[in-house]
Amino acid sequence: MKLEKVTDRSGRKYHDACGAAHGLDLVGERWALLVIRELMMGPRRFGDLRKDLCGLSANVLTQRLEGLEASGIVRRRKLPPPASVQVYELTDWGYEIEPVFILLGGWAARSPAHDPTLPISAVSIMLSFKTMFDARRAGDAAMTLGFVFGEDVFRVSIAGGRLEPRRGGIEDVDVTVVTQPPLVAAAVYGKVPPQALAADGGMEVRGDAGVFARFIDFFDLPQKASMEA
Amino acid sequence: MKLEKVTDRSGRKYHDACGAAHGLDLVGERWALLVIRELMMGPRRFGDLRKDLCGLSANVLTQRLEGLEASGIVRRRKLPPPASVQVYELTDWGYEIEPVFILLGGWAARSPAHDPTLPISAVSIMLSFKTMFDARRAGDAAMTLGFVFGEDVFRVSIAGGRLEPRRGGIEDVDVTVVTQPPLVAAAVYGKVPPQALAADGGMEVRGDAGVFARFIDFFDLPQKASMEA
DNA sequence: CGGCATCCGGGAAGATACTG
DNA sequence: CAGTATCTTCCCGGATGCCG
Repeated sequence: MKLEKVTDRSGRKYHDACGAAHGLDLVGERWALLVIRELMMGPRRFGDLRKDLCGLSANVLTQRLEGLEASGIVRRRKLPPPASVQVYELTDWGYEIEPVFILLGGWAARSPAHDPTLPISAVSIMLSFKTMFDARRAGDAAMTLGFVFGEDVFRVSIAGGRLEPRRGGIEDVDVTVVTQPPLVAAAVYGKVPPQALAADGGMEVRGDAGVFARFIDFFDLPQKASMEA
Repeated sequence: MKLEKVTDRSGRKYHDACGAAHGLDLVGERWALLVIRELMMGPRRFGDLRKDLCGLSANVLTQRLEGLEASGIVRRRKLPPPASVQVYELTDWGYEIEPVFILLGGWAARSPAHDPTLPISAVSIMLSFKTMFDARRAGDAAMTLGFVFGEDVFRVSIAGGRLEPRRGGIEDVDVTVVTQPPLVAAAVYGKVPPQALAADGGMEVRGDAGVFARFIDFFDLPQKASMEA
């Protein structure tokens, strides 16, 4: 005679009119914001998300996608034949959480406990460029770069003091970097010379290596917050 | 032969170099961000936090304050005699999370599921002003308002297209509103006429009521996101 | 294989009672 | 007033298995 175990999340909500509190009701559950992060550069399949979010189990991913879909942040779409696969993508409103995400990343990167040597996903690196890009240093520089992480291909364009990463389309870029995400972090934020990374066989720079070198100079090392006051 | 039960939160971290992921390690636990919210307008005592965060139990509050203190976001301070009470306050770096908070609130307020009629804390209302303030509508208007919620007294100043709420110091304001936080929400966002609220006995406007009326016009009704696309 | 349901162990959240 | 101790509930994470 047990009652059905309806997923009654109402007890876990904050019951607070504060906008931020409602934001936490929407994306405050564990993994939710990271699922959104992986969708921020375009639609992805269930398996892609599992692969990129190390430590997230399938059942929790299912729950999060259901919740985010119910909230109107994510929608599922069936690609037309012959692909005919199901993908998840952000709604227009879902994409608009990006500035929150960027600012949170910028704030947390100043944490004394932040460890930039941990593993990092391809999407994270691309989004981190938006967080850490110093438009003042870039001035009116204009360039396009390609980043190839196995199957995942990104194009980063800089123009008019703005940086914009996208998926795909790197035929016409100034330079292409073929590597793994953590090595990009080492080069851009750790200021490890790309030649050293190339010598280890972990990175290949095709095209104008000078462009990549200038690109690296557009990024500050995130400076830690002091614990005083 | 049981192992000691060290508080091993390492299993709950994301192990991700992404700045935002680390941000969630810092403030992603339940209630953490709302504790920070209540500290955003200045130091508070343990009991104050309990009172303002309805639904948060004492043990969880203790855990959050410990965690946030260990992260360098919150510090505990003993006020000098004769007060001699302990208060919690944000560190300088802790205060810098405010833009994240403001943007999250602005984004979530557009959720179809957001219910502005729920209870709201005094600090939340003050911070919501920063989220919803429309500098374009305010133009070059300059005014100061006092808000009195029982013991909690706030001063809101508008000048040069900027709005700034602070605690205390309302001797010289243009108008003072004595009421409860939800009724401010009703007046400012629900556009319920203050006279109607005053007639119910829930609000008293002391001073230039016209200033409060103009103030209300500086705020948009948050418009919902469409669920399309 | 992609997507999702089910079962289980550990641990965080929540409520209550208790202590200095 | 400021927490601590204890107990219950339930979420998270891992494993397994079903189904198209």
